[in-house]
Amino acid sequence: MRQVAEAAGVSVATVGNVLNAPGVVAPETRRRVELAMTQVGFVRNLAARQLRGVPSSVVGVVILDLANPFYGEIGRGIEDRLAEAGCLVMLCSTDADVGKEASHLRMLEEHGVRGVLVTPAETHIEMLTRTLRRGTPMVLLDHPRDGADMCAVTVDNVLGGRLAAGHVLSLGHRRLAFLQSSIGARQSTQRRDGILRELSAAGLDAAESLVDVDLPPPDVAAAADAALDELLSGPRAPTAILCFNDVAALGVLTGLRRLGVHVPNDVSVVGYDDIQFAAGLSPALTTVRQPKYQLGRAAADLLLDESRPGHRHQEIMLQPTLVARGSTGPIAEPGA
Amino acid sequence: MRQVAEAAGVSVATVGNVLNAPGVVAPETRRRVELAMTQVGFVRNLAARQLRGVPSSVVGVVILDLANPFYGEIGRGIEDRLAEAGCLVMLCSTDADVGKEASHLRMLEEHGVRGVLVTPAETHIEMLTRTLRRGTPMVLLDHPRDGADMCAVTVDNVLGGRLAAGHVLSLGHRRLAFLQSSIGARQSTQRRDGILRELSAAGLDAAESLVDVDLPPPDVAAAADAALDELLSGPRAPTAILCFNDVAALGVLTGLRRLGVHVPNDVSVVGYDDIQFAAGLSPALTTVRQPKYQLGRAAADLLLDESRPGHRHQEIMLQPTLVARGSTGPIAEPGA
DNA sequence: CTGTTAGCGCCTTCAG
DNA sequence: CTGAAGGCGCTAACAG
Repeated sequence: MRQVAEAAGVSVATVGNVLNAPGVVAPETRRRVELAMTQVGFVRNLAARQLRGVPSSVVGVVILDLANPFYGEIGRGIEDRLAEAGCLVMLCSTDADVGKEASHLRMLEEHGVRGVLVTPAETHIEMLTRTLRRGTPMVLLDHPRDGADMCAVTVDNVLGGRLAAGHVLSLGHRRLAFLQSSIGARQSTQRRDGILRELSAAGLDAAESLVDVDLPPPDVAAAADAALDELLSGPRAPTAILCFNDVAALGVLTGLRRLGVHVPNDVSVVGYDDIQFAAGLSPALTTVRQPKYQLGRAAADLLLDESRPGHRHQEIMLQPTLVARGSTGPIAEPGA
Repeated sequence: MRQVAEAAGVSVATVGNVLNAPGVVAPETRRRVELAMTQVGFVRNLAARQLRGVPSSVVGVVILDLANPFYGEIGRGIEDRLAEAGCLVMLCSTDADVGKEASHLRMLEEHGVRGVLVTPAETHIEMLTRTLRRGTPMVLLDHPRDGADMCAVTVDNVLGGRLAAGHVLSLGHRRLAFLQSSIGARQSTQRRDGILRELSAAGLDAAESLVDVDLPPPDVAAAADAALDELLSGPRAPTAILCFNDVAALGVLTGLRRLGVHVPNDVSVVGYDDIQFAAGLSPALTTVRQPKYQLGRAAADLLLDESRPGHRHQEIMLQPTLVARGSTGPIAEPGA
C-alpha cells in the first residue's frame, strides 16, 4: 500500500480512501491511484484488515459429508447467497463425529469467521453452544432450533414422514419398514414420528405395522442392501420400505434387484431428499423432496442478517413435498 | 493473550512459547498457562498470526460446480488430505464463468491463502497465470499441465475416450454420438480425441461414424434429453451414445425412456465419471470411472508439497477404468 | 481533499 | 527459562 502511494505520488491514507471511500477522493487522484495499484500489482491484505476490526467476509460451513449430493446442493445455495454479499465459504465435513465437529468449529473461530452454519453431528446441541465462544453467530442448518439462542433453518420432518407413510398407506400397504442411520439421527427420529402419526390416524398399531432398521455408517447404501435379507425373510415382511434418505433407497433398490424382488409389484420403496438422480433410478424413485438449495440460501440469509442492528433470532421451517414416481404402487393381492 | 498471561501470572512471551514451542517451557508453568487459557476462553487470532508472517492454513479450491456430485467426491479427497495437515478449505464454484473465476481467485489471494487448487473455467490457462500474482502456488485440478509452470493432477482423458469407444465398437456399433458441453470443454475435447483414435484404429471414418452434439449449459441433463429428438431422427441415427459425464447420461436415459427407445436393445449409452448413482440407474449405467477421491487427495498433496524446500512442479496422471454395466449391449441386427 | 499517526494481536529477537 | 520491545498492513481519527 505504501508502494502504491509512492507510485501514485500520494500518501497511504489517500490510497486507503480510494479503497474504502472512493467518493471522497478527487476523480483525477483516484484514477492515478488505481493505475498505480495495477502497476504495482497491489492485492489487499484481508488479514491486516481483519486485525484492524473490519468484519470478516468468510463464513464457516460445517456439514456431515460433502460427498453426499444432498449437501452439495445445500452448499450451492449457501455459496450463491454469500457471493451476493461478497462472502466466501470455509467448508468442513464432520462425518457426524463430535470430535471433528468441535475441532473444525475451533479452527473456524480462530480464523475469526463472520459466523458459522452448522448441521450438528449430534441430536443434542448443548455441546455446540459450549464449543463456540460467544461472539461468533451460529445458524443451525437442517436442524430445529429447540429453544436454543440462535437462528435455525429446518425442513418439516414430521410432515415429511407423514407424506411418505400416507402415500403408501393410501396404496393399501399395512406393513412398513423404516430404515434410518445414526447419520442424521435427529431428522430421522422426527420423520419416524410423522410415520407413527399417519399409522395411528389410519387406526393401525405401530408395533404391528412398523419395523425399524438401523443402518450402520458410513456407507448407508451398502448397509441398506445388506439389511434386506433379514428384513424380507419371515411371514410378516414389510411391503413398503421407507428410507431416511435417497442414498439408502438406492441401496434398497440395488439389493432388491439382487434378490429378484420386483419394485413396485412386490415391494414399494420411498426415499427422502429427492436428489438429482432419484428421478433417473430404476424404477424412478418415489421420494420426499426437500428444498435443498433454498435451505442453504435461507441459512446464509439468516447469518448475514445477524450483523444487522435489529436482528432477532428466528427459525424458518421449509415444507417438503411428496414426489410420487415408479417405485411405489398398490399392494399386491395376497393371493395373487 | 495478555489476559491469559495475567491470569497465569506470567508474561505474554511465555504464553507464546506455550503455543509455539511447548518444549521450552517448564511443565509446571505450561500447565498453569494452559489452565488459564481455558479459564479466560482464549482463542488464537489467526489473522494476527498471518499478518506476522506465519504461513496460512487455508487452501482455496475453485471448481466448476459444487452441486455436481463429481466435485463433491473430489472435495472430500481434498478436505481429508488437508485436514491431516491441519488445513481448511475455502470453496468456490465458477459455473465455468471466467469472470467468477477471476474474482474468486482475487478474493482468495487477498485472504492470503497458502495456495489454490483450480479446475480452470477455460481451455486456455494463460488467463489463470495472469490473474494470480506470483507468490500464491496453484495446482491444476482435473486439467493437464500444458507446460505451465505449476503442478497438475489429471485423469487420462484420451484413454477414457478410447475405453468408451472401444467398448461400444467391440459390441458392433458403428455409428456413435458424442455429447459434450462447454462445461469441461478441455476434458471433453481430449475424450473425443480418444474416441477418434479408436475409430481410426477400427478402420472407420470419423466423419461417417461420429456425430457431435453440444449441450448448452447450465442444465446438461435437460439439454441432453432435449437433444435426442433431433439426434435420433433420420436414417443414420447413432446406435451408441457416449456422454462427457454421467449427468448428461442421466438426461439421455430419461429422454430415451420418454421416446420409448429401449436401452440397450435399441441404443447403447455410456457415461463418464461413475458417480455414485451410476450403478443404480435404469438400466445400470456403463461408464468410465474416474478416481475422484484420489484426484482430490493427490492435488492437495501436491499443493502441500509446494512449501517444501526442494519442491519441483510435476504432473500426476491418474488412469480411468471402464465399468461395463447394463446400458450397453450388442448392436441390434439391422433387420431384426 | 490530502497527510500524519496510533494501534489491532501476535511472533520473534534480545537481554536478563 | 522469562520479560520487554518492534513491526507485519491496514484503518480511522484528526490536522492541515
